[in-house]
Amino acid sequence: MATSGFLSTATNKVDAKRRVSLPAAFRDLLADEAVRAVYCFPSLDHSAIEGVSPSRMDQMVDLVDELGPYSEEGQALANGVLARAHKLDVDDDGRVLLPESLMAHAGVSDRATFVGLGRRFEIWAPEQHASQAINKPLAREALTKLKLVRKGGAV
Amino acid sequence: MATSGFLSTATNKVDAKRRVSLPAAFRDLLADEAVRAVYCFPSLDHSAIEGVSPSRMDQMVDLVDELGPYSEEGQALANGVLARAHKLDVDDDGRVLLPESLMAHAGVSDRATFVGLGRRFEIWAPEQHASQAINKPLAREALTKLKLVRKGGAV
DNA sequence: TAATTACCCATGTTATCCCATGTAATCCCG
DNA sequence: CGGGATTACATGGGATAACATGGGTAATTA
Repeated sequence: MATSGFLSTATNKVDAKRRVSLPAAFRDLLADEAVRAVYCFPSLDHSAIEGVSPSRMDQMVDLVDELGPYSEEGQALANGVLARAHKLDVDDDGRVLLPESLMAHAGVSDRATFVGLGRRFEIWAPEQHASQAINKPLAREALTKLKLVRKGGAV
Repeated sequence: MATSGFLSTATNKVDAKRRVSLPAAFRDLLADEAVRAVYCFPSLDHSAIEGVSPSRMDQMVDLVDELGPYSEEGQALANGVLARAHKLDVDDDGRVLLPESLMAHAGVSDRATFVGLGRRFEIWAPEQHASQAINKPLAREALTKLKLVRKGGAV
C-alpha cells in the first residue's frame, strides 16, 4: 500500500559486488509503480546521489519534453540530470547495484546512507552525511505553513 | 467513529521488545486513514517524540514538494523532519514499535507518556513530561479567540 | 571467454503475528 | 437501577516471517 513518500534515514552495507539493500520502507513505496526500480543521478548540489521513483523520473522526462529542444533550461536539465541518470533495478532480495560513477561522485565505498526526503531521497557516504547541519528553526517555521484543514474526516 | 483529534494523556509500558500500546483513543482516530500507522519524528523543540496521522504526514510531504528543492525552508523541513520520521505500523493488538533513535531522543526507556495535542501528539518520558509547566494565562488568552458561531446546528 | 551482472540459496538478527491473561469499562436484563 | 456477564484494553510470551547480508552459480555482454 502507498505510504507518504521516502522517509527516515538508514545506513546499509555496500558489498564487494557494489550491491546495497534498498531500505524496506523505500521498497514498499515502489509497490504501485510499473517497474521495481529507482532512478539515481549525481546531485547537482552536493556530493551525494539523488534518487527518485519511476513515476517521478517520468515527470522529469516530460518536463524536458515540454520545455522543448530549444529551451536552454530544458537542455540543461536533460544534460545535467537525464544524461547522468541510471535505472537501478531492485532484485528479489531488495537490493540494487550502485554504478561506479555514482559511488565516486558521492564518495561512497563500503557503506551508504539512505536519506528519505519525501518525493526523493539521497544516498550519502555516512561520514559526509553526518557532517550536514540541519536548520531546526527554519524547519519549525515551515511547519507553520501546513494547511489547517483536514481531508475527508481524517485527522 | 472519528473523534476530534488526539486528546488526553496516558502513560503506557514499553516492553523489552520496545513495543507500546497506542492509547485506544488515538487508535480510533486512525479508522478513516488509508493505513493503520502513525508517523513519528524527534521534536524540533523538546526532548520528546512528535507523532502525526498518515494524512498529516502526507501534507508535510506535499509541502516539501511544493516548496521545491531550492527552498531553504523546504530543505530544512525535509532534513529536519522527513529524514528523521518513522512510519510506525499499528499491530493487531494496537501496539507500535518505538525506534531506538526516537527513544534515545526523548529519553524514553520503560514507560512512555502519550500527550494528545489535537492534530498531533507527543510521546515523553513520564518524569520529563511531569516537569513541564503549563501557561494558564496564555491558554485563557487563546480561548478568547474562539469563533462564537456554531457549525451546522450542533452545540 | 573474461568480466560483469542477475539469480538463487543460506544465515543471524529483528520485527511481526498470534494466543493468553488480568483488569477495567460497558452492556444487558431482570 | 443494580449487579452479573461480556467486551475492550494493556501487557506478556512464544512462534513465524521479514530484513540485511554473504556467498555460489548461471546467464549476459563486451
